[in-house]
Amino acid sequence: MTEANNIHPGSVRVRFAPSPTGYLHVGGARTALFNWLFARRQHGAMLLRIEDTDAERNKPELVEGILDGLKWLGVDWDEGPFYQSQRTELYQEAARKILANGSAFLCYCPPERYAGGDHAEEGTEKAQVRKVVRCSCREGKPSSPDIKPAIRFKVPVGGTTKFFDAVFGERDFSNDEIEDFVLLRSGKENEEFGQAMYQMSVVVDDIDMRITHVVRGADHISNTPKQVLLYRALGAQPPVFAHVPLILGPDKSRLSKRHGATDVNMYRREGFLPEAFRNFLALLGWAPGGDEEFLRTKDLLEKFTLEGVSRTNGVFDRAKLEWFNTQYLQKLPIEDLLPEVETQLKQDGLWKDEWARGTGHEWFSKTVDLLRPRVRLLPDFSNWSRAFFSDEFTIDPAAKAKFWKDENVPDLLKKLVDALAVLTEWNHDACDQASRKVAEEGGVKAGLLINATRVAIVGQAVAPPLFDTMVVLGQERVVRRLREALKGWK
RNA sequence: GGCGCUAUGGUGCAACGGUUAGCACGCGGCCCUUUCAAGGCCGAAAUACGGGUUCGAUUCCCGUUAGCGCUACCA
Repeated sequence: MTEANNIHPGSVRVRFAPSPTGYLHVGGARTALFNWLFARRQHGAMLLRIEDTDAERNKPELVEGILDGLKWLGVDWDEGPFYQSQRTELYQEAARKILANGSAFLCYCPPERYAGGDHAEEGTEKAQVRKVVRCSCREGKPSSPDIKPAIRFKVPVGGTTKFFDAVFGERDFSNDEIEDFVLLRSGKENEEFGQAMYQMSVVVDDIDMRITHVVRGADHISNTPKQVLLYRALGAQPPVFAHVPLILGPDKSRLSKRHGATDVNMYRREGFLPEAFRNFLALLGWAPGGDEEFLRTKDLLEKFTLEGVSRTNGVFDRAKLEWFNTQYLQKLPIEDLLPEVETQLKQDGLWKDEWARGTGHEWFSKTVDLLRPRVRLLPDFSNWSRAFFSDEFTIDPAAKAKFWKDENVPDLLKKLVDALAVLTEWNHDACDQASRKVAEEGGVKAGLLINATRVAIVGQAVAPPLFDTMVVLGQERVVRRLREALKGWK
């Protein structure tokens, strides 16, 4: 056991705290997953908190999508969701307490005075602008006493602030690099103060919710010393932090829309299996130490540790995600896959209730099992596999061009349908023998007939082995489809 | 600009002072074969650079370079 695991033995509490200013992106999803794995592994509690203190940017309608994405991933929570927008009194109270004990001050500076960094005008002396980290209000000398004040934290002069990070180790930041950050915005109209700022609300909530481990993106490393200062000012013990590396696009810049899908729900819609997506996500920035790749939820729960988390940012590799999906499509116990396929078929209007139980279910199971080695994404079941579930399918022109070009095809198919129609037994070997006999008598290679037949009965050049396909489709449908194909021949 | 974090094949991870630097994705080839997948086998491909420390550095230290992050009355 490591320090991180020992600090709060048996009472781990973590939280995932998304801000509803966008979708649940893959980075957030992975942070949520790591929190969840850690909580479950430690038999602790997972909380969900919506950080919506910025009324301007906040889009409440996005919350539902975030929750859906988490549920799809299999990430559940024990408490919440809590909304920061409903907890403002708590933050105000804490801010007053800090003000009262001298760790904060009223700042009357106009907001522009502090604007700097990347947000400053290009070409201006940014560095100089940034120097304004300690204003005169700090000493009780308001620079513009006519405007409403904000509450700023009074960062100590000199010295350092330390914290322990389960991923990055002991960290130590110089206080002189930390600006006097805002705790409470200045009030509008008749309110005394406005909404709490991020640092304030997170710390107050994390204390109030008794969070023991803060697992979040590495972009918060630089915020951490500010928060540690706040814990101290509020007389609370800081939690263990665990910063997880960021996810980058193929060009190594931060993953964004221009790299393609970043919304988790987009992957759901594309037809990825949640467990495949989860396995892929877990292995981006974390590894169990061995060579394993294929880790089901049970394995992840057994092996996950914060110490195993990497410190380097990782590139989101879609090809590998797709590989995981095909692996799960093939290896998942069939009964775990069936519901996913059912949902997909229902969505595309191809589902029949008779497949839910009895012999219908057996057929469905067998068919999905036959199809799954060739499926990459769930919608493939209703796209190229459509003919297995519906009589309404079209014959792919490319398949036709490729496998019906030989002039002997119509004649061969005619002989085949006659032979198949009279079979008294309908199984793999019977179909096999009948077909090979027709090919042999026609003086052509079996492959020619087989490929041509496949196109006729499923409309695609790509499908499972023909005789297995025939069995699953049944004699009546195979014969009918062959006759229909011949009827339309020209 | 300041501060911080990071640095193993194209990508994700192993090796946590001593290995012919391992695995997986992707890529190339071969096998299998009834299309397409899957599967099996083989192959190309890496310790960013420069200094130390050490009998010995991928591993520890320093510098350089590069990437990323933070630098808001955003979160």
